[in-house]
Amino acid sequence: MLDTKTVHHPTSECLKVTEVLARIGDKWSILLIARLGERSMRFNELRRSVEGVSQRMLTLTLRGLERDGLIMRTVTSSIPPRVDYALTPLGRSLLAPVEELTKWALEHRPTVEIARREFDAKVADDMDEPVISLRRG
Amino acid sequence: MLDTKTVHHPTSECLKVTEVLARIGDKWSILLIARLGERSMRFNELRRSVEGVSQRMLTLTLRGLERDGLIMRTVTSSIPPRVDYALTPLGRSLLAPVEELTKWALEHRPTVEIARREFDAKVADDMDEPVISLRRG
DNA sequence: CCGCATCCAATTCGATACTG
DNA sequence: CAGTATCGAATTGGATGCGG
Repeated sequence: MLDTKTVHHPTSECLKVTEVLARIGDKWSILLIARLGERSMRFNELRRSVEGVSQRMLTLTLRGLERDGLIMRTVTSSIPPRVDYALTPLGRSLLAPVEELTKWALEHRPTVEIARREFDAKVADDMDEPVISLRRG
Repeated sequence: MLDTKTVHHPTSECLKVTEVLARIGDKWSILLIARLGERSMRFNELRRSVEGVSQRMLTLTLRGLERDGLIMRTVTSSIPPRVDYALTPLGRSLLAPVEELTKWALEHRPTVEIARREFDAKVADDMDEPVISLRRG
């Protein structure tokens, strides 16, 4: 019998996770998914709601999410034209795991902040030390 | 009373998640965390186990994870030198939410694949259609 | 209103060479 | 063994202008 206590994830599995993270790990995807998790929105509405996103990146990110079946794009050919974006069931199913990550982030961020500052302080400190250090080889 | 059924995540919260994702959402972090979740490892051992990672990126990624307090670096000044990397408790606490995401990835990846192919086929299809389309303005 | 195309700056990353 | 340093290629992202 093999040890089944610790879950071993072969590289092949991790690569799939990596791929998912590559999709949602960019600067805007999570923001958009979160917003669309509340309600479907139009392009510029979404743009105003996210703040800081350029038109280009909004378009690109939405295309990517649409391509992976996470969001749905509905065009209404009126004048002016109207385009609505909404989460698909697949996209909605992603909300749960993302929520877990959100909780982790909110809970542990202060700790990360501290670790970061300590690390930076330590690095800066090491810079001060003289290069020659040890007598006796 | 406000509607408390749907969880609203203000942008400020999402930005924190985004920050976490920026840390673990790169090409190698998850792979490394997964490997170190099994057992602590030395630099080149880690390098061989991950496959495809360059020395440069391994160093950079490990530094980043160390800076955020997710992994611990232990130097043994022997000849040849020995450096071990291991998850910190904080890093280990990240294993659970990542596991959720892993499950999602493994479960829904086929669906994503299909969506992707359909999308690409559809886009290629639209390219074929004539540009002039509607009479009557 | 929605979004694509182009140009350009900044960042990222692999390859390579060198150090303690 | 475990890195650092440097360089060029590739990717990314903002700004701007045009088109349906």
